[in-house]
Amino acid sequence: MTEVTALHPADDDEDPRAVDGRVPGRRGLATRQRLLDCTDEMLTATSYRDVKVIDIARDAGTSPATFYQYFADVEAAILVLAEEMARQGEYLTAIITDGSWRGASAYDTSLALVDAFLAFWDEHRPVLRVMDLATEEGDGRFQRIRVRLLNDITTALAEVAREARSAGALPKAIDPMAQAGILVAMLAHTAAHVYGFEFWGIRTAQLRASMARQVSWGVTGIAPPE
Amino acid sequence: MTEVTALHPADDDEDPRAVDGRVPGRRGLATRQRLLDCTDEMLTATSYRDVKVIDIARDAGTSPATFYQYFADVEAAILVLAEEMARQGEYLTAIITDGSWRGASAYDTSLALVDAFLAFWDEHRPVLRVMDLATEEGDGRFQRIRVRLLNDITTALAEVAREARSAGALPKAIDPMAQAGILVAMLAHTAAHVYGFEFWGIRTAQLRASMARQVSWGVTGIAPPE
DNA sequence: TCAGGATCTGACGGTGTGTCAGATACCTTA
DNA sequence: TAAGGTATCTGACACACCGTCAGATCCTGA
Repeated sequence: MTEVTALHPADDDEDPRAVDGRVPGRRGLATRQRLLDCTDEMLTATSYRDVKVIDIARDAGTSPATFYQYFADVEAAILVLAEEMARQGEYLTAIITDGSWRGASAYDTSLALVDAFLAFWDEHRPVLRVMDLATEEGDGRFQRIRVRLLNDITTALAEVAREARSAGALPKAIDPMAQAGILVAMLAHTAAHVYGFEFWGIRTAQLRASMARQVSWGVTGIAPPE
Repeated sequence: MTEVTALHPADDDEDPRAVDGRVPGRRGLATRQRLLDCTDEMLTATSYRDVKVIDIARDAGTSPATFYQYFADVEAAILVLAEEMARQGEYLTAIITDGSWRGASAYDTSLALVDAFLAFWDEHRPVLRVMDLATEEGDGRFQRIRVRLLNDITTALAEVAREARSAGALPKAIDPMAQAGILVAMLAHTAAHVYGFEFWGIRTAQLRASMARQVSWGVTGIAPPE
């Protein structure tokens, strides 16, 4: 009963219906949420391949049968986590649309975007990597979520690039969406592997600067001040 | 570019020893290889999470017990596939070191690198995505392979950037390794998701051009000719 | 308090795992 | 070419997880 307000702007497109089509009540939703939380924990603690329904259920203090009351399988639960995550990622787009891309401030806006990516990935790493894998494996459900998360960002970035192209700062031959797409790819993949980079002697601060530089140049066509 | 040069220098560091420590003979190696091939097929056909030892064994016309004679688990088999893949990826580095990065040819070299990445990912997609996931999950064995594959590429690219920095074309504050790292991340992630991009209306030809442009500028500091 | 729906779970048949000990195939060597 | 030894394979098994159902338990409104 704690927070009911901010959670329900688009909650109705969710379908927390139980597996038999019935809509759960208060108690059911609580159990469902507990299962989701435990799934998230499980995913953080163990490898995706080793996440078992029985473990989730035990952690949630319930039985596997109950899990199947709410989710068809482990993927279905992760899918819900991913949807929640995608919703939380909407603010990344705002950084692009609200920020200034004129002159020297483009680099600052890029930096802000980079930082937001790093923070977002840091928080949602386990779910994000499953989303990526499932998408690559052709799972349409996860692909749709991935698009929902990255599409707005890419489009917003592409809009900046399109303006730069109109102004002659970027070549006419460049496709703004492709340009934005590869930049987002860079941000996503680097953010996903910062730990690996760090482990390998490359400081995150350096990555941050390099990424912001590439993004800034990529969408404005103008090299940032040194 | 049909590089066959460095395919078999370190073949003996493999250890196709059976699980009990014995080195298999002709027949054993053939079985082992058959299991590896079937693992690869399985990985291509089904999702990583659903690859089962029993299926691999059935496909290979043998029994699960035989599989365990050669591999501790499914991961161990995929690991061998990944090692083989990493070895085949060495030629990517050659493209960087053998190509010219002076003037307009930098863009052409970048294009060649991009094409090589796209082709390589296209060929090894299933193994690559498992490698990525496992690395992110902290699996040191896969991480080591990932480094072996990408380290040389990154270092080679960083060397180009270092020279550009010495020449004053790149800011002193830029760390060449970080710079190269994020570019490789961009190449890897975009190559991994070309299908997604394409499905979403972004043509690969456009991605190719954008990537080459970013790489070229990123390591030389000079915008490619339009 | 109690009826009736919501929620949970024990129990079960099915599939996959991982490990033996013993069976089978292969290759000497005499 | 047949015996003997080794390399290789596999049936059988104990265990773990899956996914389903019928029935038990819990909760709520009247």
